[in-house]
Amino acid sequence: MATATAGTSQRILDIAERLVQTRGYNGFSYADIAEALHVTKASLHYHFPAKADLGRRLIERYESNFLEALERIDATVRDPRDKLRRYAAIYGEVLKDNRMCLCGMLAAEFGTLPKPMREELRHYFDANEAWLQKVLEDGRKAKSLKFTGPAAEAAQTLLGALEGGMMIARSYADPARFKAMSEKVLKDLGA
Amino acid sequence: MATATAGTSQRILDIAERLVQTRGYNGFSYADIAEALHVTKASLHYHFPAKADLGRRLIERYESNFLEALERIDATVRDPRDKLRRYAAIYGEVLKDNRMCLCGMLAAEFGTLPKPMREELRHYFDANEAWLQKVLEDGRKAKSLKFTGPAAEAAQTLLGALEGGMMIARSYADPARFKAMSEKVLKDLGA
DNA sequence: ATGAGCCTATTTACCAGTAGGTAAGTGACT
DNA sequence: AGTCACTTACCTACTGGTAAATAGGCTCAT
Repeated sequence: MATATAGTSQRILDIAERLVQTRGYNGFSYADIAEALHVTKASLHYHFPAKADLGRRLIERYESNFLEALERIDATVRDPRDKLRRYAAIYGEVLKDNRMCLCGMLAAEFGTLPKPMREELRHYFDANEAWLQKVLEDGRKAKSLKFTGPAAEAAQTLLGALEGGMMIARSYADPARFKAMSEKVLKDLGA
Repeated sequence: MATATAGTSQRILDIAERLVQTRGYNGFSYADIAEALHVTKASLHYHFPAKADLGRRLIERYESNFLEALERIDATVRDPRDKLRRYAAIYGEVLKDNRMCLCGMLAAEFGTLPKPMREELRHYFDANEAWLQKVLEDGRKAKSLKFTGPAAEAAQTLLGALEGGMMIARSYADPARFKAMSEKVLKDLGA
C-alpha cells in the first residue's frame, strides 16, 4: 500500500486533534478515531503504540504549526499592534468550529496527563510567552503599545486571558463573546 | 443509623469536588470516591443515582458556596477595589492546593457534559459576571476603578483572565504565577 | 414493654459496555 | 525474502449502573 503511512498518521492526528480540542484527552478513545477513519483500533496502535505517544505527537505538531504561523506573522507584519491582532485572530479562528485551543484544553487536564505530555505542554506555553514578550517589548519601545510592569508578565497575562476567554466563550457556543473580550484586551494594550 | 445521610452525601460531594478540581469530570470514577470514602460503589449510587446527578449537585453546591462568599464580601467591604482583591483572593486560595476552579475545569470539558450540568455551569458564570459587573460599575462611579467600554464586557474579560491564568499556572504548579497575573490585572483596573 | 412493620443506609453480587493494548496472521509492493 | 500497513481475534481492567439481601433504628398498636 506504498508509503501512505505518512498520510495515515497525519489523518489520525487530524482526527485526534479535533477530538481533543472538542472533548479533551480523557474524553475520546481509540475507538472514536477508528470509527471516523474507517480502520480498526489495532491499526492505530501500529502508528501510535500507546495513547500517550499519540498525545505527545499531537502537542508537538500543534506547537510546530503554531510557531510557523508566528514566523509568518513576523515575516509579513511589522507593527507590533498588528502582530498582536493577528495572534488573537488565530485563537478566534480555532474557536469558530467550536474548538478549544489544544493546549488550553490539555492544561485543564494537566493532572491526569502522562509526564511526556506535561513537559511538551509547558514548552508550548513557554514558546508562546517568549514570542508575545518580544512583540510587547518592541511595541513599548516603538511607543505603539503600552502596559504596566515587565513585558514577561504582560505576556503571561495576555496568554491567560485569551485561553480563559476562549474556554468560557465555548460554554456559551458564542465566538462573539471571545471576540469582544480579545478586542478589549488588545485595545487596552494600545492595539 | 440515624440520618447520617446528609453527612455522607456531603462527604461524597467533598471528595468528588476535589477529584473534579484536580482531574476533571472525565478523569475520575465512582470507584475513586468509593476507595477514598471506604464504602462500596453501590452505596454511592444510593446517594447519587447517576454520575450526572452527582455532577449537577457539585456545581449547585459550588455556586451556592461561592455566592455566599460574595455576599460576605459585600457585607464586610465597601471599596470596590477591595472587593475585587477579595474576589481574586478566592481564586488564589483554590489554586493553593493545586485545584482548578471547579467550573473553569468543567468549562473545558463542556462538550462531554450532560445537558443539566451545562445549564448549571452557565448559571455559575452568569452569576459571577453579574456580581463583577456591579462592582465595576460602582467603582467607576466612585472613580476608584477605571476601565474602557461597558462594565459587562470588563467583567467577562476579568473572569476569563482569572480562569485562564489559573489553568496555566496549574501547569507549572506555580501559584506565584497566578498571583502575579491577577495582581497585574487588578492594578490595571486601578485596584 | 414489646414485637410487628417500616424506613434508611449499606453491602454483596452481578451486568453489559468500553477502555487501552497485544499477538499472530494477511496481502501487497520492493 | 522482506518490509509495510493493516486486520482478526483476543485479553484484562475498569466504566457506570442495578437487583436483592441485610442490618439497624423508629413508630405505634397492643
